[in-house]
Amino acid sequence: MSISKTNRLSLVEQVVSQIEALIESGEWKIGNQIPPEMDLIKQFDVSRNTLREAIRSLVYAGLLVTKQGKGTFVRSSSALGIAFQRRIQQSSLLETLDVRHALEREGAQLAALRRDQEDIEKLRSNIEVCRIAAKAKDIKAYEEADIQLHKSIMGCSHNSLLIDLYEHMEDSLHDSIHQIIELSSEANFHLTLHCNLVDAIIEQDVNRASEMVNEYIAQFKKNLE
Amino acid sequence: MSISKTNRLSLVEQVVSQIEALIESGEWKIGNQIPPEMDLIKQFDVSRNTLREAIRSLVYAGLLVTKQGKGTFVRSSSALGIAFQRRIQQSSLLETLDVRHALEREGAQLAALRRDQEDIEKLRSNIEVCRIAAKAKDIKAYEEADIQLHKSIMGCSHNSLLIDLYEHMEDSLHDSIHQIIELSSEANFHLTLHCNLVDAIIEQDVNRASEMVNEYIAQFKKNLE
DNA sequence: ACCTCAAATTTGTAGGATGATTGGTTCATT
DNA sequence: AATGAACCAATCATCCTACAAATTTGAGGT
Repeated sequence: MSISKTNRLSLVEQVVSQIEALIESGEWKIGNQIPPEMDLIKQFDVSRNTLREAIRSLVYAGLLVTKQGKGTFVRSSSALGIAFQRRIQQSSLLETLDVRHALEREGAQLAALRRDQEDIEKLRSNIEVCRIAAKAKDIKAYEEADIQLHKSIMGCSHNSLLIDLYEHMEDSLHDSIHQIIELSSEANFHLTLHCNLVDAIIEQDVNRASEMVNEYIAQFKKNLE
Repeated sequence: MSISKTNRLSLVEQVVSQIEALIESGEWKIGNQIPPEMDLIKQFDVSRNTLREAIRSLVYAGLLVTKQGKGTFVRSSSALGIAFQRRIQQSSLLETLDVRHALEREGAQLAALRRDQEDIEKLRSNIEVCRIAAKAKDIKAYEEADIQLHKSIMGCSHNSLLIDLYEHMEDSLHDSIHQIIELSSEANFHLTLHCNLVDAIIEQDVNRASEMVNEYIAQFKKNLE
């Protein structure tokens, strides 16, 4: 008896893999429309059912999105991110905040260790946008700028897994930032904290970066009560 | 024009949701066989195509597994584990370790803050099993005991999201790499570190708990080189 | 130039037919 | 009775055609 424990892949699985590869390689770019079913049937040489089962799988995983009458589009290149996002939606804000603390602190510390010149410029640019929005008291703009800043910080870690997970917490981010901003008394403190955080990262002060994140998260928790 | 941005759910999505609910509620238990396609077609009152697309989606997500000629079985109740597994297989081990550090440190600190009497007993029991395995120089048993201890520590955080993430990541990590633990050395640095960590948690010493995790992960990274 | 409505495009759903794999059953042979 | 070969039933895998629903496109008339 041959020991080929792994059965051959089904056609659907093969098609799924090929589509994953197309997305992963960037040949199918995020946001773009993919060829219609009929074209893909010819391209992959499978039946419509087989192709649709493959597409459906990737839709459920969050990589694709279909719109009846319009077409199918690439939504994301990370199935993990979507799964994470779904799990978060079932959790309380407090639980999510713990996880966010874990990721943000790690990200800030790694950022302080690994940031390069390009990162520094981006951080400075991001924090400047925050300042301007704060001065103009444009809450919506500040919210957006703050999120961009946080993403940039995580980007400095140069860890794609960490970045991926963090970016899919965005819904939770919006909630918490929105709450903070409404208390205008704390908005200034909020901005100062972030300036300090960016400084710490630029100066490669790992401990201070960590402390700034701690304070920042603690402030959120306080507001949740 | 009405502003109902969310279109109605497709039949496939409805069936997927219903199956998810059946699995989540435990009505379909993990490992068990689910009814054959024909029965489900009648139960959900949809066509074979629709049902199969739903099943396929859940197979891809890792909740179900189909075996031609035998049937379809429940594999897991969470899509996160599979998503992690796939991602970790492509991503570098160092990146995964950063994320693990983030989760473990947060978990240890929260454990120190939130552990109750029941947790303490469980930790003591876990560490005792580690000691016995170390004394017997049974590496396999020690590795297993070590994993159990770590899961117990995360359990002390009483944060189900954090626990879920950690367990899924740990499972995927564990199949891809086995830690090199030196049980032979007299000092037995690994065990000592863990004893200290448990002590810190019991004594609610947050900072020491954090430091122990740092050392533990640093050691892990060093062993990989 | 603008509006209307029909046609084309694209995904969604239905149902039938056949192939492939597995598990069990029957039945003849030893 | 034990064994093994052939057959059959259950189940998933793939392919096919047909029609429905949503959207875009374009022709034709005002």
